[in-house]
Amino acid sequence: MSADERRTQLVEAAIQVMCRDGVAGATTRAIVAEAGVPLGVFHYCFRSKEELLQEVLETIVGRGLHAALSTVGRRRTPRAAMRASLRALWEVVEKNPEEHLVTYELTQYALRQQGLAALARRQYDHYVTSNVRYFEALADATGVRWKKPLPFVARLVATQLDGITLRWLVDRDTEQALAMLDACVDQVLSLTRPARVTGRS
Amino acid sequence: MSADERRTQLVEAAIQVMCRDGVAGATTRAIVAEAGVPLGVFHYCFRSKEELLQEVLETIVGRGLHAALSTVGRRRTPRAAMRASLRALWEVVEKNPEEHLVTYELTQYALRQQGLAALARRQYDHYVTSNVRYFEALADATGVRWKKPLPFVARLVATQLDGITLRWLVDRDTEQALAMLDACVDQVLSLTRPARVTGRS
DNA sequence: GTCTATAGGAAGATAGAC
DNA sequence: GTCTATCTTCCTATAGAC
Repeated sequence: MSADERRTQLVEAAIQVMCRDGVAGATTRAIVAEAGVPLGVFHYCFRSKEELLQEVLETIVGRGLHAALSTVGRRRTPRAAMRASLRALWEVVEKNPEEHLVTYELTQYALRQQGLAALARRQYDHYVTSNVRYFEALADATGVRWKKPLPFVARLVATQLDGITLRWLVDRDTEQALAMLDACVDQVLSLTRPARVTGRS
Repeated sequence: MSADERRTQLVEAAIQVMCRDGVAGATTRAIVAEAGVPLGVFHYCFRSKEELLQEVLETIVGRGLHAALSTVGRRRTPRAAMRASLRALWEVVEKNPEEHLVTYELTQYALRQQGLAALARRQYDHYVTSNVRYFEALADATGVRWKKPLPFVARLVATQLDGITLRWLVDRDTEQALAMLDACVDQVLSLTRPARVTGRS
């Protein structure tokens, strides 16, 4: 097995351990045990544990594990489309609560480490750009126009999703989470003008 | 010095250490060093480190360190009043970034610990009830009426503040944070009807 | 109650045989 | 490269003198 495969294997194992036991529980020993490799392997794949954690963070960011809007469904109104997108996203959240909890833990870990704060920023910017793409697609599909800069709208939604997700991780109140998602839709729609013509481009 | 004073002394020291070095850095040694007491003191004040952490969490929750609305200023319109309240709250956040970061870390710590999840829930409920009281006062002062149940409005705002704060801790973009606070005001106002009579009760 | 000294274990990292 | 055995350090917790 190549050294590079080994690295990804350990990164995946680390993520699994983190989901189960938290970031604090992801010791080098727990990680290699999860991967089924001897302890010594760790240090000829990674210079240090911090190097592994950095790669874990990059992997999670790249994977877009966190809550960000993606595909626009084929719906009539912007409201129906965005509502459906948010519901789809929310299913992902509720299916992998641990993974999302890990994301929050890693963000905070990054904020505490000198030099990793930039990674946390990249992570959060990633959500915004994803949402920008989404809203461009939504405008394209439904013809809505924006009253505010798209990056601002995207940021608003990313931030709300962040808060809603964290809240849900605490109390697991799905009903309230869905209600807040709907409120988020209303808020975004209040920042739009109706389509100039009712057709699509 | 009484045993009870010692406990609070250590709890305060723990909070200070956590602000500086994070929850992970708050070892028993670091805490007693911060408090200026010998290591042995720790274990005749607390049965274990977990017992201390629990008291730290309760202290922070009770103190309402986290973002929740409080006093209603004397303003003409609901918009001006709520905007001022949010700005006041935001000043507190920006003055103590570390303390707020600690709050997030502790929440996640609690979510990982068997039996402490209830404390995290209490913590988050606390923000909602604070906001409920605030909005009651706001209605009282300005005469606005609510289209949605007050607990829902309160929860919405608590969740948004949570997201906005976390986002700001990552990128420290004050301008964007303030813009999102304003959007939050608009959202809340869209859930109100204007006052029946323009005077106050 | 108070504090020193130390136990006992787990952590990250390495040395060195193969 | 691979893995075992070990080093060093730091942790929580306790034992026991005062």
